Amino acid sequence: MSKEHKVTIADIAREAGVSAMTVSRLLNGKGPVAKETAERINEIIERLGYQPNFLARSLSSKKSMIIGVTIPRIEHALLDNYIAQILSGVTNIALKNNYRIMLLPFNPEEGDRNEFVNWHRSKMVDGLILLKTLHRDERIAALAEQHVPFVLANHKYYADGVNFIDVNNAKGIALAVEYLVAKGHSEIAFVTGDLRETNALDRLNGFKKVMQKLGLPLREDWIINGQFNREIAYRESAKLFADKKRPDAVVCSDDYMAIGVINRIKELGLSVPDDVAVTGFDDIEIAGFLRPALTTVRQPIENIGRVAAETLIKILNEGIKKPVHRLLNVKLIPRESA
Amino acid sequence: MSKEHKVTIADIAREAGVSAMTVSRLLNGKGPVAKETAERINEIIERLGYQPNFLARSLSSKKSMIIGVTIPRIEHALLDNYIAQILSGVTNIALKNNYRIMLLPFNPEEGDRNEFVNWHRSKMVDGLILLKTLHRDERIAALAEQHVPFVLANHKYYADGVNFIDVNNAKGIALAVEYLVAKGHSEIAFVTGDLRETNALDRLNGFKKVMQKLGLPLREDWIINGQFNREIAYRESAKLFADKKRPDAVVCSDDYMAIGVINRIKELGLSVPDDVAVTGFDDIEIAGFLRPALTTVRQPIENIGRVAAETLIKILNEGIKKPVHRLLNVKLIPRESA
DNA sequence: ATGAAAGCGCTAACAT
DNA sequence: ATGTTAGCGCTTTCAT
Repeated sequence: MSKEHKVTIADIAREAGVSAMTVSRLLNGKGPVAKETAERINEIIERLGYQPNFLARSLSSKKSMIIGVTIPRIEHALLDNYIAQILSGVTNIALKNNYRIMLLPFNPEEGDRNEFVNWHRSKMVDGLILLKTLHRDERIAALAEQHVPFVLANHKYYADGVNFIDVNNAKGIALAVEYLVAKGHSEIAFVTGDLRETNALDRLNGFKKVMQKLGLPLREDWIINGQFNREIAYRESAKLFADKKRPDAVVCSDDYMAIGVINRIKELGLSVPDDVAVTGFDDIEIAGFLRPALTTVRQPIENIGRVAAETLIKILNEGIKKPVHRLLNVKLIPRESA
Repeated sequence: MSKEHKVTIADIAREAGVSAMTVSRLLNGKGPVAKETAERINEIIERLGYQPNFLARSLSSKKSMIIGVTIPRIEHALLDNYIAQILSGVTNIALKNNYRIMLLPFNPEEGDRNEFVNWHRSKMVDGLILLKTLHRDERIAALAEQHVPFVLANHKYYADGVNFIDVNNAKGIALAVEYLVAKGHSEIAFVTGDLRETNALDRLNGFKKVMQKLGLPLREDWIINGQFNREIAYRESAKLFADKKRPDAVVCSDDYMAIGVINRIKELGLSVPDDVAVTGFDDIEIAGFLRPALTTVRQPIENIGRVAAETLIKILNEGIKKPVHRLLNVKLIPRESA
């Protein structure tokens, strides 16, 4: 904690009258070091304020102890509560296991087939957690082919060498619809997310399936695309109320869109939930504090991040065994909006 | 894009019949390379799918091209819209300048004096952007002493070798109070943030000052501490309405706390803004969509991140000149809550 | 315009 | 319990 400039392992070794290896062993807890030697070295490390060079260590050991997390390269990606929560879960687990997180912005719509692989090839990261990737992204296939350790978060993708953590989306939507039906609703509209994401697709398919199962009418013009975007949902939902005959309930594929739809309904002078009931999906942090408080399907978003990180770290430590495909559970949270 | 395993610069050089240096020059655009040689090398790089080893490059060149961003080590740090927005701004600028972002979780309350310095000493990062640090953190002083390139975001700290980007907090609060007064309010309460953060302090002092300037009564029991936390603000604000004599307006030090206060007021059967007007600070993404929509002081949060990143990168490229102390502007956004 | 030599600071592998 | 050797893959510096 004194010397102004770079103290290396060699300096410590010289000062302690041992070889660099002994210092290295002590530092990494690998191999035996005599207690007295250890104490002497530790004292010197402390005194000189030695800090191991992470780059040299990683280059030599071939492990960077960094996990890369993809985030969509849009202005406000991190403002998305959903992305932030997953990131939060990933960060917590990574930290506990001595990994650091590197943010890797990417364009979900396009990119070189080897873009993801190259992050690993360049030794920048030991493994990857992929967020917000779209259905059939070739970059994911490339990762699997090249045996790069990676885990998809919230992206269902059954294939060799692909690990994913997701939730049971279809069940979540079924819970919402069944709840509405129990409350006496039958004219139910649906707002989809970005259908290039598998969970948006799963929710839509889940909706169709449960409606059929319950023998309820499925009107194509009552299925609108909200792109997982509050403002788009606000805009598009106008269509649902243009006719005299309007739905008495709207199931939304996420909470932000539910907020947009609710604002639209209020603006039309209708009441939520009396005239139209609205459900969301996610249970974002603010959901319970909105007025009306949002009835929604809670998915354990942060936990998806945690499990994804745990899975990746396990793969990093023990190698890839059989692919991990995990679906976490969802739960209906009844509040005021439905 | 074919070979399964690590292609190095030596492989490319051999294949092209040149030395590694020529390949390196081409890769980094430093020094001259004959056009024909360049084409040949490029073709081989493409064919073999060569990807430079970031660790080796950084070790050798002594630059990691990574910017570290501190985030508080709490479960939900990233869910904080404010942190997320700054991070978003930082990420955008970093990306444009070929820097990557590493997340560095830390405990704002305590830590080794050299904790921040060591991230730099270990060569993990070229420079730091500090978020959510508390007033008088010794780790910041250590950074300045050791000449580590760093910038504080939203933390006012006038000292040698300390750069910061912040907003004019006192002015923001003055705008809110003056607006309320113009609307006929005079019984004004205040909710502070975490007073260990300089911007919470600045807002509180700004409040006291403007109240005095306007000749309004300053009641100590109408200044409550909400810790920048919605639930705490909700809980603590009960005190404001316990007496018969209650404030007719509440100025809050951030939007989350304003949400908490509004919910409290509604719960007491009072109306916002008719019985009690409420203002926030920040203008978080959801502010305009709340009901009542939040009247608040907008600070250019994402821009703070951008400017902080630009400043840091400039320091990284050109060395540290005189300290950068920038205060960005704020603006009142009148909506429904006041 | 290109190359050779010498590291950057560390650890793996193999001694002793 | 400790040391020696040989890299990891690149760039810097100095030649040619």
